[in-house]
Amino acid sequence: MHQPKPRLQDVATAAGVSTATVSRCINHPAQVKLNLRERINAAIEDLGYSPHGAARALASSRSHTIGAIVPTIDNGIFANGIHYLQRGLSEANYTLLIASSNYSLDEELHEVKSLITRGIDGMVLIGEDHRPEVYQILNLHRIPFVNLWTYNSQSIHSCIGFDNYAAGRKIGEHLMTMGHTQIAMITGIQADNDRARDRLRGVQESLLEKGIHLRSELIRECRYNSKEASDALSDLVAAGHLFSAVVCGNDILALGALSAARQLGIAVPQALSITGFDNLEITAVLSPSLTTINVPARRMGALAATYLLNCIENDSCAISHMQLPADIKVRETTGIAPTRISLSPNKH
Amino acid sequence: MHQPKPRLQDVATAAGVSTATVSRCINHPAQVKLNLRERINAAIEDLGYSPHGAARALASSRSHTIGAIVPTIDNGIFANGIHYLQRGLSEANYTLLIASSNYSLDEELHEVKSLITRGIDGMVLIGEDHRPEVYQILNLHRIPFVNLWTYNSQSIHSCIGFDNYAAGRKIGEHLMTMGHTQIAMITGIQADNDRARDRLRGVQESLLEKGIHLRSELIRECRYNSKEASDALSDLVAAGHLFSAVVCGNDILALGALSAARQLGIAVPQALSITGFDNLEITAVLSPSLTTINVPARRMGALAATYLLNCIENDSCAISHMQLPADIKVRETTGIAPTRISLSPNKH
DNA sequence: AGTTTTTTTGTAAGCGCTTACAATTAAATT
DNA sequence: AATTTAATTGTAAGCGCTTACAAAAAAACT
Repeated sequence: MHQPKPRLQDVATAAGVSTATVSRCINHPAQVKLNLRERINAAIEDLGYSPHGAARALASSRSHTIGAIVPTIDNGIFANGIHYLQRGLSEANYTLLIASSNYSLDEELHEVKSLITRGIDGMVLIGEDHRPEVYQILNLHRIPFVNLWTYNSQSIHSCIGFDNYAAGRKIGEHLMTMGHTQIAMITGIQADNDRARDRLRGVQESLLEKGIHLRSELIRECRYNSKEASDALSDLVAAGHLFSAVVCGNDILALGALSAARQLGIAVPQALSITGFDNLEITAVLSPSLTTINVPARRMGALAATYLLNCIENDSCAISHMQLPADIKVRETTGIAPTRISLSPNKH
Repeated sequence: MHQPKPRLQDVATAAGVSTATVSRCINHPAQVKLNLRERINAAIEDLGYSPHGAARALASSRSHTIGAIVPTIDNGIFANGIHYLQRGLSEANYTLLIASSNYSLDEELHEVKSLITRGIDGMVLIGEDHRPEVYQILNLHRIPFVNLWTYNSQSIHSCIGFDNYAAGRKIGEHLMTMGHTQIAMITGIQADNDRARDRLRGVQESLLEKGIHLRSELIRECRYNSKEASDALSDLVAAGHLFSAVVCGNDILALGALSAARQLGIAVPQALSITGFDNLEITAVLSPSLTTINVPARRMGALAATYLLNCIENDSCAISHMQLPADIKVRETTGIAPTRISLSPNKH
């Protein structure tokens, strides 16, 4: 009834050739004559043969698998980039192994080890902050990798991303243009996260250049979920701080802030301007729609696939730094700063 | 400089035992004596040994890898479930291979083949509609699998999900309670998608029981992205149809409808009620916040991990049907039906 | 102390494939 | 036609691990 899975040998026998020829026919078709090729392909079709990945990987030391570790796949932020990465790989007959680190560098290290054990041919990481062991192991195993979501022309590692610092500046400048001088910030955890730090620094420095100081009491650090951001804003207001704009480290945080503002009866943007970061699809549909930074997620994903495949196929892994644009999308959550700041519930 | 990766043999030599013992020490520690075990573990630590996944998979015919194919990872809908699936697997030292099908059953079949070639030990699919070959191949290779996001107690396949039909009914009933009788629907592509069909049928039948007929001119089918849904609603309005509520096949579509309503100057929910499906995190933060169905994504993901691991470890794959609750979250996009339907731009 | 039983370790045969190398055949050259 | 060169195919040795089986050691019995 249930015949065992056909192996290469079965195909070879059926086609009347050696296993080597069948293997070549599959991996380097140009090397085998047309008539044989046809016979072999027919046999493959006939038997419903499909190669055994592990055996292949063992013999060739190529798994045709790429690993990716993202902070979270819980929401759309990285999902989009991953999606395009996967498409690029899929076209080249590679598959994607995904793991998430929950924004923890230690979990990330653990996942790196795990993926390497699985025998990945290449690797995608998010950001430039990683445990030193991560870089060590990757180099030891000669595994090409690339850091996404970050751009640093000075880095000794490859990256495909955008300038988080510059994007932060764009936010700061936009807010100043609108007349804001009292600005709060809800950022993701800074430690272990170069992107979060760069964004914050961008905002701070752009403001400082115009003599505006981002007071540390107005900077709140929290994990990347709406709830914490919502609480952070409520806190800030409850503490009696006065500010007319709050810069959020990403869209999820901005969503939380928006929610808190609504609950507190604070009019956005009349009384309070809010900015996000990422340009999640829904931010355009929100009401008020969110002013945010448009992150080139798709292109990063697609380019990462191209880069890695190139490294692997040519066995030449020149490090490369690719910078993509990340522009500000000015929408409805930012407006002219009010003449008098008031964060008590009121109608405008 | 760069010494080659240590192999099992190296560990064995270092510890002064045979490779078999080292292998046992790793896979069945109970079988090897304590003092040896300690010596071996020290050697492993020392050499920085980590097993070679492919070799392991080849020798044991277990890859410790689970495959998942979702319609899309482009947004948060499935990402959430996947996230928890991954966590569950990770704890048991399994990894997740992810692919997406773009809501195409043929692409799905292709990915199934590809994943099987990689040698997965188990598989997660979304919905119950799959090409017959998918089920054939899976059975042929004796690969345990489970359908998520769907619940059908009659199915010959395992599933962990919720009753899409019943959820559809809940939406219909809620709308009727609010007095709506003229209802439009923007659904995902029905073909190849049991969930979309069940949801639609649920809405239709609940209405019909109260004598309300969902007219076919008011049903629009489109792909699952906001843009198409937005166009669909604009179309419906432009065609002069009168309706006081529009049921959307998922939250992404609802977001699109909401966006179109805003652009057309239609007040939600005063002039038009809108419902979604999925309860994406952001839908609660929208303004107006979205009435939707709370889908048990996390639990489905976590349970899928448990189920599959159990099948694999015990080599006993009893099919099982798990039903989880999916309740309606009534929020701000649904309200009392207007006494007189008017979908021309106006203020309320 | 000698047996029998149980536990622990070693030996060695693959798992299904790729690929260096040798052998063969075909094409190109004289 | 004979020789050289290139293209094609076959042979067989692993890739790094697991595991059935045999052997040895330890424990539990007479």
